[in-house]
Amino acid sequence: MMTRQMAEGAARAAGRPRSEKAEKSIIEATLEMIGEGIAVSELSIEGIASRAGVGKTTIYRRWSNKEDLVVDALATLKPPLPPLRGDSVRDDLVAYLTVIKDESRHSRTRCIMNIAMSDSDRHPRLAARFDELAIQPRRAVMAEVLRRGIERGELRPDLDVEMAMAILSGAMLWHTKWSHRSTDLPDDLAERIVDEALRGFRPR
Amino acid sequence: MMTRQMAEGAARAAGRPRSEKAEKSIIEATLEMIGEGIAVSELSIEGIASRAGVGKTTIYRRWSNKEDLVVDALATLKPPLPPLRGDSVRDDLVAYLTVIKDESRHSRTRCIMNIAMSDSDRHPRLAARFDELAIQPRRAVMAEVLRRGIERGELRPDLDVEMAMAILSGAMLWHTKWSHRSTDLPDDLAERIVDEALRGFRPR
DNA sequence: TCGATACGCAACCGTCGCGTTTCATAATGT
DNA sequence: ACATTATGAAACGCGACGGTTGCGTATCGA
Repeated sequence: MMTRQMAEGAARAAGRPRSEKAEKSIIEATLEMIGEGIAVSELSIEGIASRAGVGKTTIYRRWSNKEDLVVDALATLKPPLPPLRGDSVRDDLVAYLTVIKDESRHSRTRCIMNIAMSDSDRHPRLAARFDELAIQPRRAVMAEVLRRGIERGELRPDLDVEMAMAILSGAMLWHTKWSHRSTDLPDDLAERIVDEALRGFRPR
Repeated sequence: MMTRQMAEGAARAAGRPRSEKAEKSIIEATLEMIGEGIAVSELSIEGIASRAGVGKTTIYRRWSNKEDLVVDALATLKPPLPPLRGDSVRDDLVAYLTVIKDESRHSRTRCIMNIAMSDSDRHPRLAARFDELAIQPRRAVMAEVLRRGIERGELRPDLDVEMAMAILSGAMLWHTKWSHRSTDLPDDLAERIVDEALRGFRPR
């Protein structure tokens, strides 16, 4: 990865070892603050150190700047992908979008999304990392579901998989982003999106 | 509006009047900086004053804080709505989404979108203003197009207009947000989105 | 002409964060 | 024990910024 400061697995083994606990609390504090809606540019090393209960020195010994720290923090996120092995494309898609919807209720997820979408221009490394960790795996899962549906004959053979993904994910994104003005998302939102979209995806 | 400092239309009429030009350059400088990707929290009054070629005093005389200034700056944006009087729902929707797509190439629009989407939690007044100025009018136009299509029989009578808008706008949002990784959007993107979506919107 | 107000500019103080250094202390290998 | 390295705390100089004040000038109505 090369974002960390030296002393990764290397030889040196003299003196007091670095505290694993300190490292954990630093990362956790960073994620917490991001999850509270603090933008990357507003994150302060001092604030992180204070919340993590460590000295600034301990942070600077590991990361040379804020972005490196945030990149490593994001790297610890392993977004759990929903297991989808339903009996139909519809079930899989509903399950998938339901996970997305539920996640959007957690502020941590929402704020991380914000960072991914807004700070992407200013922090390309960060955006790339997020894309690699969170976006691509999910794209792959969804594409697989759709491709399976085509093979099974549930979906049109000429369906544009990329466009279908854009429609499904986009519709959910639209709701989580815009209609999240005070009001909660309806319970059956995933079903409604999928049913409306599938109408055009199925064979004639 | 009440965000401005006194002396709006009120009686007082002694002494040198406030410079309209200064006001313009302040607002313009603010919009420029926002358009360059500077987040609201990163905007500095000093930076705005410097770019606008005015003294800080001139800003503080008009707005008591940063958010008030940004709110007024956003208020000057009158996003030109595309004239849609096409002969079909498809034409209208393609025209509409094409405008959205083209706008997403201008950094000012993209950055303003970022602010609307990310800073909405932290600056509710700002988000509300943006919603009122940019989102709602466009929602209304699109809803009208779809409703007209239903009346004409081009679309299913039972079509969920809100959901249809989410699918169409969401698909475009998805592309402008995620696939804008270095690569440009295809010229026929609007057509492809509309054609794919309409497949499920038309009467059986 | 005169009073009032606005202007740009510069200086000011207080705050905050950065990145560094120093310090006494804690934890490890030999 | 001893050398070595890490730790949290505190303080440092530095620069950016907020918000205020004063200065000399410009522009208005009366």
